[in-house]
Amino acid sequence: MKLSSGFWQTYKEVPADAEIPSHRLMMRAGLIQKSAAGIYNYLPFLVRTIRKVEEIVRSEMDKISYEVTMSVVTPGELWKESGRWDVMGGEMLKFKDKRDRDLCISPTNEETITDIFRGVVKSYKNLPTSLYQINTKFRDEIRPRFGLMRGREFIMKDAYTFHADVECMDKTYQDFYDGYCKIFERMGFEYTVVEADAGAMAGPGCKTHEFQVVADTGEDEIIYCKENDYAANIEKAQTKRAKVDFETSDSTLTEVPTPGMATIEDVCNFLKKPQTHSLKSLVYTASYTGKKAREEDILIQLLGDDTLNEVKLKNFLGCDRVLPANDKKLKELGLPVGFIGPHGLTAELRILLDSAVNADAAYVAGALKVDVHYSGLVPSRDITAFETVDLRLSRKGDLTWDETGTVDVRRGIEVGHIFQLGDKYTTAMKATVLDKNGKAMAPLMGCYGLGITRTIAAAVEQNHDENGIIWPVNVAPYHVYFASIVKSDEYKTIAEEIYRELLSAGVEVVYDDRKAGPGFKFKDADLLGLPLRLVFGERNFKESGELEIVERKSGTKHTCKKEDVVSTLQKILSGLS
RNA sequence: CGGAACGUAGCGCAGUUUGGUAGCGCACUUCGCUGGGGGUGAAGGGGUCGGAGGUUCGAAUCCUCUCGUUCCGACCA
Repeated sequence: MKLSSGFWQTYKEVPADAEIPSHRLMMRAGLIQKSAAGIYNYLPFLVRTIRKVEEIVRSEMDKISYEVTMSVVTPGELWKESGRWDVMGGEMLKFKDKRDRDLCISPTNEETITDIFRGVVKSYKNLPTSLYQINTKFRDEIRPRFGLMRGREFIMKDAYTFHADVECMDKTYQDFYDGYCKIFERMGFEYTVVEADAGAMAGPGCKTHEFQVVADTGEDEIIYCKENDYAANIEKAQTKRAKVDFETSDSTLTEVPTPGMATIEDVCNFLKKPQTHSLKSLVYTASYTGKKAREEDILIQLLGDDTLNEVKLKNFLGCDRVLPANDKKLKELGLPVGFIGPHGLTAELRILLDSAVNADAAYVAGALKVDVHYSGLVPSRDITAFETVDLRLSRKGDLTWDETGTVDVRRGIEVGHIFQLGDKYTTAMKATVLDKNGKAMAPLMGCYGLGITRTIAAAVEQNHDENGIIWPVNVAPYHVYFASIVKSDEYKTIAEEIYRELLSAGVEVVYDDRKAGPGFKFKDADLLGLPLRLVFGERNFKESGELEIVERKSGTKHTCKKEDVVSTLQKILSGLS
C-alpha cells in the first residue's frame, strides 16, 4: 500500500475519554473511529489485523469444528423458548419489526445454535457435533469503555458442541482448551488460564476456564500461585488466610460505648485491637426468580479486614441476584448502620459466617444499638443459628486452599472463556436426539467464546511503548514500513523500484512515499508499530549503497544492499515473533 | 439504575462568572525554504457554539425542557 494515495491519518491528540493505552493508541494510529458509545468503525489497517487474528483462530478451530454463520438478528421466540428473553434483560438489544414481531441482535448464540442443531441432528450417531462462527455481537453494556476492550458491538468467535455423555464433553472441552492455548501462543501473548465462575451460563459442577492476557489495565483480577500452578479469577478463587491470631483470652460478652464510630477501622483503633479481632456485618437481600420467587435477607459475618465475594454469596444461595441493603431496607429491619451485629437480632435474618472466622474465638461486633459495640462476642456461643461458608474475597498473601503455597494477584484481560453448559438449552428447547435404544435424550453442550476485537485490544495493551504500538508479527497489519526519505527524482525512481520488488516478492509492505520529513515518517511508523521499518535515505545510500532496517520492538538496526532487501527482510522476519 | 460532570471547527481547548464583531494550538489547502525523529515562513478554507423553547434591543453566555457523551458506583460469557 502506498500512503500517498492511501486513506490514513494519525493524530497527536485523541479524545479525552480514551484512557487506556490500547484505546488511545488505536485512536492515535488511525485504526478505529468512534461511531457511538461503545461502537466503533474499523479502519483499513485494523481490518487487516482483524483478518489475521480471524485466520489464526480459524486455522485452529477448523481442526476441531465446522464453521457456520448464524444470523445476527434473531427472533424473540427462540429466547422465550430458552427462558432468557426476560432474564438477559438490559444487555440484549430488542426491537420489533413492522409486523410487530420481537427481534434482537445476538448478544450470544446458544439459542440459535440449538435451533440449528435440532433442525438437523436427530440421532446420537451425529454426536459429538461441533460448530463455530466468527461474527458480530451486540451487548448493550450499561457502561461500555476502553475502546475495543469493552465495546457494545464487537467481533467474537463462538463455538458450541453437543455430546451424548460427560466423557465426550470432557474430551472436546480439552480439545478447545488446547486449541485456545495454541491460538494465544501464535499471537505471541503472555497469558494465563484460570478457573472461572460460570455465572448464569452453566449449571453447578460444570467446568469453565477463562483465558486471561496479563495486563495492568485488565478489568479482571487473577489470584495465582506459582509454586503449585493455581490460577483462578478472583470471583472464583478459594484461598485461606495466612495465619490469623485469634482472641481467646477475654470472652466475656461486654457492651462498650463507641460514640460515632461506625467503621471497623475507628472501632478497632479506639479499642486498640487488630481488625481481625472484629466481625464485619454485611446485610444483603437475595432475590430468587422463577416458580419460587421470593426475597431473603442475609446477614454476613466476615473478619473485620476481609471483603465479601458477592459471586460466592450468590452461588452459595443459588439465587438470581444479591443486592446490598440500602439505608431504607436497614431501617425496615431495624438495623443501625455502623453498629450491626449478629447477637440479639429481632429481624428474620439468615446468618452466614465466613469460614475464615473462628467460631470459638472472641470478637468485637456491633451491638445493634447506635454508638455501642460488643467485645468478647463468641459466635458459637452468642449467635443463635448460623451457617459457615467460604465467602471472603481472596487477596494477595493468602494461602492456597491446601495451604501449600502463597498466592499473588495480577490483572488480566479476559479474551477467551470456555464452558460446559450441560443440558440446560437442549432440554429447554427440546433439542433431543434418539439414543441407541431409540429413546429421546437431551445432549450435553459446551460453549467456547473468544473475543476477536478484545484480543486485538489486549495485544496492543501488552505490546506497546511510549511511541506507539508494537504488533506481534503474526497479527501486524503489514510487516514492513518502507519509509522513503529521498528527495530527488532519481532516487524516487529507485525507491519505486524497491517497492515494486517488495510487492512482487510478496512482502507485506506499506510504502510511505508522502511528501513529509523523515521525523514525521518515523513518528508515524512507530505509532503504527509494524515489526520492521525499512529506510531508504540518500545520505546513507550515497555513502555505502545500503538501506537501513530497524526492528520496532528491539530497536536493533541492520543494513543491507539494495539487491538484498527482500532476502534480508524475510530473514529478519522469520526470526521475530 | 443511583451520584457527578461535560457538549464551542476533524481533534485538544479558551471564551460562559459580569449578555454586545466566535478565538487559540494541532490537523487540512496553496506556495517557498528545509530534509535522519512530528522542521519552518507566508497566505487560506472550515463553526446555525448539541437541539428546542423562553427572557432581552441583543444570548455561546441567563432560564426551562430535551438529546448526546463521559466519569464514580452498582451491573456483566
